[in-house]
Amino acid sequence: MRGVTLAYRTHTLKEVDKSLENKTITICGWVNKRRDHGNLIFLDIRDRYSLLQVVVDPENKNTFKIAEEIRSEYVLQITGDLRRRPAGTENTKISTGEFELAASDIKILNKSKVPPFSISDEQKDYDEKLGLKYRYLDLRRSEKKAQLIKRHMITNIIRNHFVENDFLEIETPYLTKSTPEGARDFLVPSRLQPGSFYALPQSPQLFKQILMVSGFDRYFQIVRCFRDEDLRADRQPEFTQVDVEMSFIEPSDIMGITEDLFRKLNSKFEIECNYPIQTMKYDDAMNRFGTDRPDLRNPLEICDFTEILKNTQLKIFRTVIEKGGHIKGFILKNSQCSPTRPILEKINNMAKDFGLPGIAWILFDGSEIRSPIAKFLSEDEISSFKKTFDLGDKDAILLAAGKGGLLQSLGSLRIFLGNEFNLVNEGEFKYLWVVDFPLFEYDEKEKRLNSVHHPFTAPHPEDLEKLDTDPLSVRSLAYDIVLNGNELGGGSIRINNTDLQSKIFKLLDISPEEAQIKFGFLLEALEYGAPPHGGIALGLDRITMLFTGAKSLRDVIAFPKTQSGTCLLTDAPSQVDRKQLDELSISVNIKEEQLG
RNA sequence: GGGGUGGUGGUGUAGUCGGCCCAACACACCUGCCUGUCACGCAGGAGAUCGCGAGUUCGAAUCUCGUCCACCCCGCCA
Repeated sequence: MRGVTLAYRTHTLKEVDKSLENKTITICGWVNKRRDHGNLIFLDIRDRYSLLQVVVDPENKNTFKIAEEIRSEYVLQITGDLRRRPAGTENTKISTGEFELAASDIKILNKSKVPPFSISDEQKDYDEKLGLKYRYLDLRRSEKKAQLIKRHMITNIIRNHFVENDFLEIETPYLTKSTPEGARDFLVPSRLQPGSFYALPQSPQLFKQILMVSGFDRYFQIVRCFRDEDLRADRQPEFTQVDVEMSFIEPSDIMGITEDLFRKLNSKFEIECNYPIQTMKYDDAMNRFGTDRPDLRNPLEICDFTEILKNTQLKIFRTVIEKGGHIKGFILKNSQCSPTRPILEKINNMAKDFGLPGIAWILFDGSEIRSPIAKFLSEDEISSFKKTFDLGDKDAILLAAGKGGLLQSLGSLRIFLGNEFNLVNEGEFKYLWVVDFPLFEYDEKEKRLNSVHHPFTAPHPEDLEKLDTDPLSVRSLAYDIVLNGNELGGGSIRINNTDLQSKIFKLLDISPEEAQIKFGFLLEALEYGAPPHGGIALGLDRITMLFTGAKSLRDVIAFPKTQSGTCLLTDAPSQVDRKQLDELSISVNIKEEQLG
């Protein structure tokens, strides 16, 4: 079974158990810690799998002499007898804690400089800059190591899941054609075609559709994608996507196969979640939660107070209502948040950061009403509030007035309130499908329609007539999967009919010539018997982040980029030789002094 | 492009409304002692001019301006 050389070691630390007791073994690993008792030295040896305590006795003179020179992170090969530890000296914190290796021979395979930060300690906090520069040391730490191992397990489950369901893994090019829709492309200059550029794919979208035309009715790929946009904690310029496409399907097929996958992942990692996954219309998500990716663990929902306040004496509210705006906000039940005046004032201050003019609040304090707008509230209004929302003592209402953007702002406030009042159970997983997205959105700057998903997304069949009359109300056959407020992935049924595709391009103000230049190859493919098809793309990094509880994508990527897109380990990106540029017919358009 | 937080021996932090600081504490490091530790213990030692640059001041880690780096967020991005 172990088809590997035993020249260096007979066993890894994973294999240390009763079966090796009193046997002579040879192990290899790094010095996690040395404890020198003068006449007895302990070495904690670390390999990929575990830790094992090695004891060096002074009777063994040569070995003891070597052990005295040993320092942290030296790489050792140790031979000795694996024995049970003396009663009372077992260490329950490590998997090998019942045993220790009595060293008879130690060979220093390599020395190590003193590491810039501690690898063994529970020194949790250290400058992330250092960890990124010395990434190889950072990855020795148990936490980071565990995260990468978990990523591997997740990837493996995903691959098996699709393979078991008859999907074919097919690779698509990295050097491909720039498609300036959506995100900014990373460009790669062509040497053989001076002045022309490849682009790194933002996703294999067009290729996977073409594979459907080729008849590979179930395709998947675990594939790197590239987007040249600004970074965030959950956004890296290169990231891994689980790319899936199927023929002869409806949304429920792809949603089903995706749900099955997450069911497997949750079961593997023993995390409870809400099956079957609830489905919510985009409009409902926006109205109830102010976002298209609501965190359902947060119990707060946006309430509409416009009707109750339609005759309000408060001028600023009335003006907004008269202009067609709304008064919306939240009910804070004392049972879940215990709102108090200072907290309500703090919320009011925070609200401004979320683009709200401010938050008015009403606190029910016994039979009294405490509120900055108390004198504008009528008895009727107050009793309507109480009746409609079943309000009791110490409950509070948050109100905000606005028109466009009100819901999004309240969505941000909802997340803040969830954190502030600890309303979110971090250990819980709540999935959600968001469906019935609008097909288009209006681009205020460009004064034209844009695709919400991408231009190949099929319109909802019930809304086809509205394409001509009211395109903004047309829904699409797109779906997003959301977990705890994070978008894990999204997909759609694609258009497989050239006429409809042309019509969509027209609505998007993409001329036939332009469409031909950009996507001509796909459009032509669609004319050769394209089956009905659709798919989904899932963010592997984000999935791993949520399953490991990592706070940043950097924690689940072996070699990530900083927020300014650099790699502190390799110092990429960097300048290149003049000669390289010349070969590519590239001249750099920045001043010499800026080049340093 | 914008807003915010941080940068002090190798590491993590304290000091930051100017003088008590040529900077404190813990860990790591080095030396010595120690036969059952596992966050080993004890004694001793070395190590930073406070991200960088300029300015204000009798005096700057501390104030001002600029700049660099990392992180969080908006814009941007599925």
